[in-house]
Amino acid sequence: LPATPPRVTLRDVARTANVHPSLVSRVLSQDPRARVSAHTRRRILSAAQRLGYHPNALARGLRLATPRTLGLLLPDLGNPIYDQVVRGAYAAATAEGYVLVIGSTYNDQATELAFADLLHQGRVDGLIITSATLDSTTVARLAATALPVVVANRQVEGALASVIVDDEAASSLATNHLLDLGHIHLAHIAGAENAETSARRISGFTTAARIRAQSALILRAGTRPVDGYSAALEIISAHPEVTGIVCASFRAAAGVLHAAAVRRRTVPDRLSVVAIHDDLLADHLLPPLTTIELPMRELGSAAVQMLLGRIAGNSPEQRTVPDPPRLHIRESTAPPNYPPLEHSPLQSADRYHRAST
Amino acid sequence: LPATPPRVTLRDVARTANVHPSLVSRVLSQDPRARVSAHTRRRILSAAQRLGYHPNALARGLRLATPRTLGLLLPDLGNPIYDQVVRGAYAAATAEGYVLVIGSTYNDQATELAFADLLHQGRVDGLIITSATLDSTTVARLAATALPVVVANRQVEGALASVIVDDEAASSLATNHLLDLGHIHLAHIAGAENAETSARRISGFTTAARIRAQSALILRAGTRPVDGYSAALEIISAHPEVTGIVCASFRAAAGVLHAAAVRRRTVPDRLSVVAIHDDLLADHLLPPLTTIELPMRELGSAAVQMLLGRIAGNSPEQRTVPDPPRLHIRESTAPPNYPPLEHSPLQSADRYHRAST
DNA sequence: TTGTAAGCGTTATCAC
DNA sequence: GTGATAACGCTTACAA
Repeated sequence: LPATPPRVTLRDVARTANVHPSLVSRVLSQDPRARVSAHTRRRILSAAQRLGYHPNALARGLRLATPRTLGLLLPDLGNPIYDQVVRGAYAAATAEGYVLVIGSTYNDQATELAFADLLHQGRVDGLIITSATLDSTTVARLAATALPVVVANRQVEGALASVIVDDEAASSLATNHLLDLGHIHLAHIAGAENAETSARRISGFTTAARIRAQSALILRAGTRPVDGYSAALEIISAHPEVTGIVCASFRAAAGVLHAAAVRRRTVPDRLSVVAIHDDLLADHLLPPLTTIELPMRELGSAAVQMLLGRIAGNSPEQRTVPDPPRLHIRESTAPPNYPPLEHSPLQSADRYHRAST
Repeated sequence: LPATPPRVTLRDVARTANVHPSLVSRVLSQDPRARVSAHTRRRILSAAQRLGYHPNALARGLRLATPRTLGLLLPDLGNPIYDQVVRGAYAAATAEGYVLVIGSTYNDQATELAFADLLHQGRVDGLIITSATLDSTTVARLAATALPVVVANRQVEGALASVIVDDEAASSLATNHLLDLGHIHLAHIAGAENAETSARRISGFTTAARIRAQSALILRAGTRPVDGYSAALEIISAHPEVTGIVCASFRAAAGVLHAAAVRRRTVPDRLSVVAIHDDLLADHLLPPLTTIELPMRELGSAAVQMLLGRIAGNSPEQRTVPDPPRLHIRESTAPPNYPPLEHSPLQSADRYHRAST
């Protein structure tokens, strides 16, 4: 017993409709130059319908020398921001008649290379690599192959196409928000060492802080909640003068709020926190978290556009998604030491209440 | 200028090595029955290496009538639990020499059907559909096709293979945890109406509550943080006697903690909360959230195993991943009304501190 | 308007 | 040991 029922092919349809396979192909692939009588066209379409015909993508891809498929490589699926990237990429790819397949690389070099094989094997027409931690030799090797590859979320000099969001502006926006509130001693909890986004966010923080802040501390931490937790504990202990924290990631920011609670630094009265990247959870943390929303969906669609351009033969370019970062003010940021002495969490709970009804 | 460099084919390698293409194929695909002289073998291998030959997956898939690829369809990538499923599935697929491609369907019927085409088009050997909200007509239609499909996270009667985790046991475990602490008025915040996991979790809650609880309330909410928030507000208002909540999802539970803070129902002193599904954030919510961890990684690998079985011709079966749910006790659960009168949030913060150092 | 034939890159089967 | 041939399912000049 075959597990899979025998495939219905073009020939089956042709036989049923009493025509030659090539005619079926022309009708079904909607060849505009095909002059086919209404009668045969109907016969063919109904035969295809009746038999449940589906063109074989492998055969078609082989013949046309393009599978009409794009690959999107994500570092991990545990970070909800990639959902947005996928949605944007999916919409753009589908609109152009491409199938989008997703792979998860776990920031693992071997896995990343395994996925590069998808390209060599002709399974996909091109690849979008969304890896903030892709090492530079791999990048160089990819650039050398001149394959249609777009690196998203990482700026690459030279021969490789890349597209990023304006992390620097996002970080500056966050920092200026704190400065506008009157904070003068700031800290930045940055992401992983090897992530290029970290560098750009550090740069945005530094640029904004240099002008108006009296002190600006930078901690290399990571993006897990526990990384934010540890970093915040350290800031609170070693740098009590800091009243405003710009956190490079949403998930780390939850750890910051936790650390603040443990150390009784009421947020926002005695410590303000703003995170880069928005999330549905932001409204429901304690207190609801002020965030910077980045155009991740647009990053996804822009990456697809660029990739299709590369496939069409355009030369590689470096782009930044034009949509600006957006500040969502919630309740984790306020002027420093406000209210001056009253800072019971209950009062803070009061504020959530007012805001939510 | 062609964007893609011309493909290196088997014939190119053969020409370079001065042998016939079929020989190259036998050598490179490691045909055990091939008797090839060490000399030619070396020539072939070095030619392939030098030219940077990669077999064309489309041609091979066409010839072998199998692309050796599995598809994994996820409802959305915004929920970190799917990361675990993907890891499990990826490891299992890779171990068997299959490529795993992921698609995100957004619980959208049209998109789901579009992905089913991957199968019809011969792009994949089989499909794992991880959709809690797949409607029953679609399920029936899939079952009718007898295609190699495994439904994960949804139990299906009849002709379709399916694999689930023990949601019912997870929910009972959560409920019994609250009952053991002495709670007698319980509520369950369930997921979406049409999600099958919701039904199983409700069942586990009901089963456990029936034996020892005095009242057991069930609210159909959803899995977004805001769903948990609204549901919890309602419970606190309309059912103040409830002291323990079993929340069907991690993200909704964050909303529950928020609602409790807004309404000054200190957690865990005056309200206990336990969520199904663990997450790195659980340690850093306020207070850290007691959770039930489900074997999602194993769900992914089991789904792949079953799918490969189906492809090999096994008849469809319904399985439950054997690994039991695990309770992670953190600080959102405690005996009811404990301590009896003292329930300031600051004291609660104290507890975090002790626990974290 | 429809049919013919060749070929995309592989591999299985046979012959030498 | 190695080479020749055919076929997987589809598309597309070109011929009829």
